[in-house]
Amino acid sequence: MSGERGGLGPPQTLKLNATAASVLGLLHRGPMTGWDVARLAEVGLGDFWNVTQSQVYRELRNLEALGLVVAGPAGRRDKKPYAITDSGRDAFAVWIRREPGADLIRSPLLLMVFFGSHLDPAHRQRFLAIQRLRHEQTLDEYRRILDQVVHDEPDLAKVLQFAVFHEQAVLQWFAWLEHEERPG
Amino acid sequence: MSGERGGLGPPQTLKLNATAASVLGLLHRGPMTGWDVARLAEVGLGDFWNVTQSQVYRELRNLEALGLVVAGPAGRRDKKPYAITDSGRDAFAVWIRREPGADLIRSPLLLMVFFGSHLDPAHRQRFLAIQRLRHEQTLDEYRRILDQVVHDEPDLAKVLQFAVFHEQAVLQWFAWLEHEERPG
DNA sequence: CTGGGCATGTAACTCGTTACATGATTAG
DNA sequence: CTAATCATGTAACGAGTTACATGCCCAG
Repeated sequence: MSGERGGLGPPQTLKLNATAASVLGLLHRGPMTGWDVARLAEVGLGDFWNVTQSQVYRELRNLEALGLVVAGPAGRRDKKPYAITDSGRDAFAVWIRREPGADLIRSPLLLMVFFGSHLDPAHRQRFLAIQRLRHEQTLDEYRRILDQVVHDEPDLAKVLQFAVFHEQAVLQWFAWLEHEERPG
Repeated sequence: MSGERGGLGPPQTLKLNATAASVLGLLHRGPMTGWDVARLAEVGLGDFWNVTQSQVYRELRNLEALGLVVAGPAGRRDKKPYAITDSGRDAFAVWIRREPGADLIRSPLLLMVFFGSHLDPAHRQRFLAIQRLRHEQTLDEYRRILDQVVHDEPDLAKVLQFAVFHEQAVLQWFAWLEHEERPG
């Protein structure tokens, strides 16, 4: 009864959360310090799976405790390079076979629109204009990066292509909104 | 030094988080129990600003402590209707004037695609097919609801229209992906 | 050799999720 | 009357965010 997972036997069913799994995934590229993992996560997953530095460090500590990564000898400062272990690779392989869950979107902008009647039109339109501009820039940015990586990193390119379609949809919506507000 | 916010003077700059603000926003429609707020949040904000029951209850407690809502007399069971106060209205009005921040998207699907090379093609395609189907259904659903509310609830309709554009973009991406995988 | 920014990591806090408890209401 | 489901709420946990500490490196 007590000690149902007391330490003996390989933990068959350890459940990795998605953030931990991402860290493991990135470590497939070779040993890295927490800082580097965080940076890679930011550029690669960027806007579709946000991971902060602190999370990375926490997960690395957890993963080490589980034996899924090992820390190499600390270099300058505390700089510890972590490397994925074989169990780590196994755990990741198991994780990535689960069917992916539903997307989570959290949009302050849509929240604002939903409560739009509580906001005077001037404010509303100003906010919309700002956001629209921002999304236009974001779209350009995605297109630029996509061009750069399209040949070398096909998986990243797929993600970026999603980003492009998504941003286009957002802009389409802005256009539609303006058309709506017009007639009066 | 001690007690920088010790209790005297109106808390000019109390910072409402977005979830608390949503609760206040919904309470503009009239007094409601936590359950009702949660239900409204789910149908209205639904997929673009997720709010769970527990959060609602917690925020209601906080808001009451701050004097932004008041609880009426408990009815059957613990059923407590909460009503927004004048300070509540003020706080909400202040909140909704802040410029909305960036969207947060957290997509297990894109995570999977990003790590796609670690997954065998069979799995990958199966997952994509499942998700695609799901998004097709979701789009239909949004269109249906949009039709229902388009006349009575313009703000909700705007949100739903966004949902439709978004889902269309997702489907566009799926189509593009298949086209990509094809040639070999 | 010093001051500012970058690299590296930890700690504390807030928020979101999951699990649970229990009274009402309805179907059979 | 009893079982199932719905309504209502609390508690505990896990994940995400913000704030901080401190060593390294380079420009002046």
